[in-house]
Amino acid sequence: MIDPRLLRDDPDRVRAAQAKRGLSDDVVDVALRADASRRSAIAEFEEKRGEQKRLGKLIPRAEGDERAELLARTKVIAGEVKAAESAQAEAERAWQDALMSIPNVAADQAPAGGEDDFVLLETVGTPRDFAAEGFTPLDHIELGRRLGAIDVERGAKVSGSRFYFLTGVGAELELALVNLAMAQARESGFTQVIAPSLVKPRAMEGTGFLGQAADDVYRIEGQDLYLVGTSEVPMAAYHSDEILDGAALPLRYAAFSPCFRKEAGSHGKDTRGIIRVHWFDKVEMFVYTTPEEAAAEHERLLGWEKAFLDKLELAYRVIDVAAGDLGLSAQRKFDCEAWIPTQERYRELTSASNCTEFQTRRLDTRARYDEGIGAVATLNGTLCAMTRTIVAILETHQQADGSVRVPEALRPWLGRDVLEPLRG
RNA sequence: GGAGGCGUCGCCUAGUCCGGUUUAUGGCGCCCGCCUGCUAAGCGGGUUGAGGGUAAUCCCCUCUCGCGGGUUCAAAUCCCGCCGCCUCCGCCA
Repeated sequence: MIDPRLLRDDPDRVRAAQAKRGLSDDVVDVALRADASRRSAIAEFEEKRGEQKRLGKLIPRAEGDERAELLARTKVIAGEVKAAESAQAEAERAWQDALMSIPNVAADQAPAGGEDDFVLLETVGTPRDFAAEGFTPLDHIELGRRLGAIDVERGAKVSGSRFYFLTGVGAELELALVNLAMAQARESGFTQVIAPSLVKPRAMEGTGFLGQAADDVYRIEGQDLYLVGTSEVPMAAYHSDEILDGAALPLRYAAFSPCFRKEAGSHGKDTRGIIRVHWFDKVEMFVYTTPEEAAAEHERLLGWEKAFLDKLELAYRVIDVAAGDLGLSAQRKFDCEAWIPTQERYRELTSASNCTEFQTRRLDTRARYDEGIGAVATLNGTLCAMTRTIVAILETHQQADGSVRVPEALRPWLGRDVLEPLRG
């Protein structure tokens, strides 16, 4: 939720922000009107209610005719109060709805436009030249099959398309990645968390996933529960309805959870392999900090993501995502995209978002500072999304004989230097 | 899943049976001040959060006793539903 004061004081800024995302600014006027009628409804209710309370206090001491007359008057007022109260509730709801539908105001630095209007910030490492090395790289599906690491056929048999089993070294690889990610997180001062992946509507709504992204969210039939698409959701709701100690900020969490995505609207895209799946596991960094520190923390999150990709010896680039592709909550977003050899292009592996106060305002998380109670910003960034990371590692570090070299940093966790194909 | 108990402003707690003089009691902690070689003790005051009015951190008002309804002129208090916690039983990784 955007700052209501910003909307009231500088609506043109919000209109401009809508335009930058390629959205209509009608909601701005709707919200402003709703705010005005909400405030007059509040004034009306409070006036009636005040009168009711004043007269009500006289009743216990009144007697006879005076008492009867008071009762008659307050009875009328009670009805008016009730009407005014429901009018106020309705106005409040309209105002909330309008406000909730407005996405976070994109950062000035965020490029305008849609998915293709990103700005390339940096390219790290050089994609491997397999032609120069004299062999044609295998894709992760074939590598996964030969290594006995990924079983997409049985994934489809058991769960349907876009599911998989990680087996043998595949399973070991995921666990090693989790450990490597969690070790880095711990060293960087994060608290490790295993987060629930089923959440109540409040958490989903508060993180902005029930807006335009709702089609991508699994809902448990017959229950008011959703499967999360990222542990950003439980972690943002973790401190909901709390007033944090401002001096204790930043609070940094590294949360492991499975992630579930319907992938509605991506029919035909990445149908093979495990690039795009309905479920994967992920270690996500999630930070609560002050609004003033948020931008600097965003850079730090990006730094930790890059450090992790560096450890895996992957070639990647960093992009500044355009406003129209930010999602509801983010004010700015950096994606790290790793080079996938058989696709001959960069694919998103990690993503760091600065959601400023957007989520905490929806989830009612604040902090007590020296100056008083104030807003808290949240940020999230992928440390390691298992499936795509496995794809990048297998394809990037494959060798001519079908084996895969294990990046140095991963060896202690995996207990081997090379992944060998199964015989036969 | 069954039975019972409980949910009050950071923590503990009074009030709930018998609705109104409660601006929700008191203690602890915390903050400010006084006193005091220093500290402690003592004394005085303050201390839930949100929203509205307003130029305003002054002030005034409204809401807030787990949440949501209802009864009533009036609800922490009565009624209904829900949620959470605890105890016992059942089931179970």
